Amino acid sequence: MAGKILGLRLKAAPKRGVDGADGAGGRAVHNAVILALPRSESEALLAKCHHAELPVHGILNEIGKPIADAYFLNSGLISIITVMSDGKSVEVGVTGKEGFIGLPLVVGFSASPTRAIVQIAGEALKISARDLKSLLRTCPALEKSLQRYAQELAIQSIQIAACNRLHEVDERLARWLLMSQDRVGGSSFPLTQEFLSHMLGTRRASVTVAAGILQKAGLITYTRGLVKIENRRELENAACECYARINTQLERWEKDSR
Amino acid sequence: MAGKILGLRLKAAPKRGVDGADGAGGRAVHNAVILALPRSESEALLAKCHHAELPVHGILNEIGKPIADAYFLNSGLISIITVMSDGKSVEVGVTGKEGFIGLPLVVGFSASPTRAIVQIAGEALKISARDLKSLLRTCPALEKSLQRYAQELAIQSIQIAACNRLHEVDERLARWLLMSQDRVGGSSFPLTQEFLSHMLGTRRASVTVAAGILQKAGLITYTRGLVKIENRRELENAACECYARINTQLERWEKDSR
DNA sequence: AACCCATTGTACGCCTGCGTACAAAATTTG
DNA sequence: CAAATTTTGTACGCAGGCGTACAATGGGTT
Repeated sequence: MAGKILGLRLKAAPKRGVDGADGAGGRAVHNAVILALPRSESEALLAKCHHAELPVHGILNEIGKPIADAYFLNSGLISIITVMSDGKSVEVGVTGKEGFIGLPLVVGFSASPTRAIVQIAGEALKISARDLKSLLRTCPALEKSLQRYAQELAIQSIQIAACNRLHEVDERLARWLLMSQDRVGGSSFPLTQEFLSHMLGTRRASVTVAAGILQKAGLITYTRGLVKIENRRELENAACECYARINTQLERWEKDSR
Repeated sequence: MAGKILGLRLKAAPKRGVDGADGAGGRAVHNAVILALPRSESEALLAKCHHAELPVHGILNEIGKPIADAYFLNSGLISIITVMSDGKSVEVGVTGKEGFIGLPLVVGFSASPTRAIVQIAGEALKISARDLKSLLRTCPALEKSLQRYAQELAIQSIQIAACNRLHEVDERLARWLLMSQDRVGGSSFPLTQEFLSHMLGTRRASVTVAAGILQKAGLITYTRGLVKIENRRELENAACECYARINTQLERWEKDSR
């Protein structure tokens, strides 16, 4: 498993610069955490946020490094992965516009235990660790909903832990694609097999084979960095039960808290 | 992988009955969570707790079932596992006297997403879900330290997720033994290979082989349900890096919060 | 057009672990 | 003590995946 690509620093972002220092004012907010906040808290939060572009393969948190900024995603897809000392890696959680990157800060970690890496480019509201921490003291709803999101990710990682051990590559690939589609929307998204192999903790060649299985079955098409989901229903059948389980558990929780 | 054994209901406990209805008064408390509470909260908590024996292979929480009681462990070892529909299972977290069983209650789940099963018999302070929930409203220190423990387990399960995917049986076995020794103390503990296989998510025969490797190297001895750790230092070398990583992360966190 | 390079497809030998089965050893039970 | 049961050791063929290497394909670049 090649480690070099994962070692990339942030690529320079598109035209406008890596992250606008223009504040968050006036831009549309799609992040679910922020949208669910009471007006007073979301205003206080947005006042401290800056717009940030998230370029593909950019690293938002690095293992063992202090967390400088947290991100409320508006779009794109971020993978939370662990990397071993020999360079092997595997995904333990995934976040889209429903979520937040920087949870360690919320629970009192100053260094990140995992790497957060951009799988699909997007855009986020960025806030400094300092500002976030001070806001948490005065925004109970924000604190609560971030704590809640931390639990949501924990449920994910628990199920993924089991999945990684007990299921095969093609089933895991199907699960991964479904979870990603749920987060980014749309039926196709950019994604190379090389990077998928780092998420699934397997060889790139194994991803090719697994993707081939799904393609022959007519569930997806895969051409040069662009996956397209052709038959979502059947893809759900091809995935292991872990996909449905994660969703069921989250729904059940949703009900519990109403 | 035989599923039947994991389907056991609670075995009848020793002479005195499954759990004393005698309250917690007068018994020694070894649970770290309780010991760290301010006097006022620990008294309020203990008033609601009952002593409970935890018989080997007893199930404290079952997947998808409502959680009736929570447990502050005084001794023994509890595995948190997920079980797939075909009966295959794997451990995603482990708790000893440093911890607590019933976290889903704390974060607002009424049903358990995982199974909590007694690996090594022990003893605990048991509290009903109802009592716990009402106590949480009046005991901020308790709430905080349970939230913290939830994060500790999350760190565990994240690392285990990666470990399950990337490391081999003998390395994982060594890690498991070390983590268990850290929690129960002593150099030997009762544990059949059959049950270990459910924890490691592998065949019983694979455990035998892996245990054989560690035995030949003089790191452990293994006789009919009793493992003995003979050379702790070398066992740490035989384990994958995940063991050290979990500890390092928790220590780092410890520092952060001081 | 010709080239480069990222991406995908495929092949090879090999090893780990699977599913299964059965024998050996130690412990419990009658 | 003998029998039954639990636990461990071991064997077999097989499948999935590993590490590696190389060819084929398609887009972008000059």
